[in-house]
Amino acid sequence: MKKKYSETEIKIKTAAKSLFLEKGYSATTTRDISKESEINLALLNYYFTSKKKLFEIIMLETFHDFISKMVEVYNDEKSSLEEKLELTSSKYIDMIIAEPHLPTFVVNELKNNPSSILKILKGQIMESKLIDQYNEGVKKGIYKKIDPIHFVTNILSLIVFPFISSPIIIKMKKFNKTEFNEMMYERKKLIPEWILKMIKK
Amino acid sequence: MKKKYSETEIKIKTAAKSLFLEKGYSATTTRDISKESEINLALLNYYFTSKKKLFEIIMLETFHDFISKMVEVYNDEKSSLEEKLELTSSKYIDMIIAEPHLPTFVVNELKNNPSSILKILKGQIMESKLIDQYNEGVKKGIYKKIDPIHFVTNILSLIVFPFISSPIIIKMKKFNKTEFNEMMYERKKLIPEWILKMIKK
DNA sequence: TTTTTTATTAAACATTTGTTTAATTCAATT
DNA sequence: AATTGAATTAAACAAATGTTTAATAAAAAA
Repeated sequence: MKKKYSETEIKIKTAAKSLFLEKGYSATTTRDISKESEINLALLNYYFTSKKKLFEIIMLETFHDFISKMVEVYNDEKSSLEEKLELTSSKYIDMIIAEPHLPTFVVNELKNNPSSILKILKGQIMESKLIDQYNEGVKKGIYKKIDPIHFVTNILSLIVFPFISSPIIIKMKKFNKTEFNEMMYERKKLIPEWILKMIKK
Repeated sequence: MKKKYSETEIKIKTAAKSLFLEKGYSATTTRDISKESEINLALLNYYFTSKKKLFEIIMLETFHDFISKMVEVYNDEKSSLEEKLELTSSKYIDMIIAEPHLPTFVVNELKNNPSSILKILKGQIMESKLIDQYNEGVKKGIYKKIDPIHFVTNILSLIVFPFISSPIIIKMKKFNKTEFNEMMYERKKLIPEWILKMIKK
């Protein structure tokens, strides 16, 4: 299933991903990509047929990485609910600090292209081990009985949204980027604690 | 300061706002706007000089609406912290349900144009009555001592992010749009409760 | 009414953009 | 060494796009 790409194809893909993430699909031109990757303009169409096709490949790969990281943790058999929260929080914050444009990119393409992207999402999240563990806690009477969709939504919200609104936060607190990242590192610990408080009776 | 717009100018602005919100700046063409507003193409430049200028006007107005609604509640002298949470939650959820493209639009333009937008944001949030009330609670020993930036970030996150990720939620839960909105109505009550649990000792 | 200013229009203009063509270089195979 | 196929290039093409022009219609002022 996985295709192996030639050196030139990788150069194109790398440059294109960087530009698409930063500026979005429409604002990125094929000439931008050819310049950034230092390949001839015609090679883009030679290897990837069209800008749209190239974009689709990159979008699917990126979204897949984004989701699978979550699914992996959520379905781990060994770890407790608490540990899953800590791992998710820590892994995602690191991931986004390494690639700060990721959230807005995903968000945008979700809006423009939901059907093609969302094929990747099956029942992997709402039928995960994490949800089982949550429902167990409800049965035991230690967690409040609320639709678990709120639970998973809250986790993602508290992790991802601060990145999306980082320009506002930076302005309000007169932060620089390093200080903002430190704030996010702080949240690695805080978010799991908060989530537990929210669900506990 | 406030300019009064002619009928044609309003037609242009209305159509342009709708399109910019839905498709973003780059993906919206001046011909799209002229068609949607049923005005001649040249009138766009006649009244607004350029697509960029028109966009800037709309962006500033939109962002101002978005922020001022929050600032207003946060600085109310009469209401308690709890009441402020309830009002914010309720007002924002209604606002975004009425204009679902608002969050992604703001988020995108924040990324592309932070300086010009953020002039609107002075100290109005971090020096608000809400923050005073929060700090009082800390002094009294009923709230945990954490940088209040986490507090305001969490409020916005829990309210806004679910809208941004609505395609994922809709897919995961096999929701239709009405059911999604019902979920958000549910959150009007839940979010203030959650936030209080998060800050309480 | 006549004149002047403003609003509106169709057409044109200059760039930009995605894509293709046809020629050339490079590498592998015979 | 000769041949074949793939990779790369510069140039061209057609369509789209933001903006301007020049002419006309409508409204306001004289």
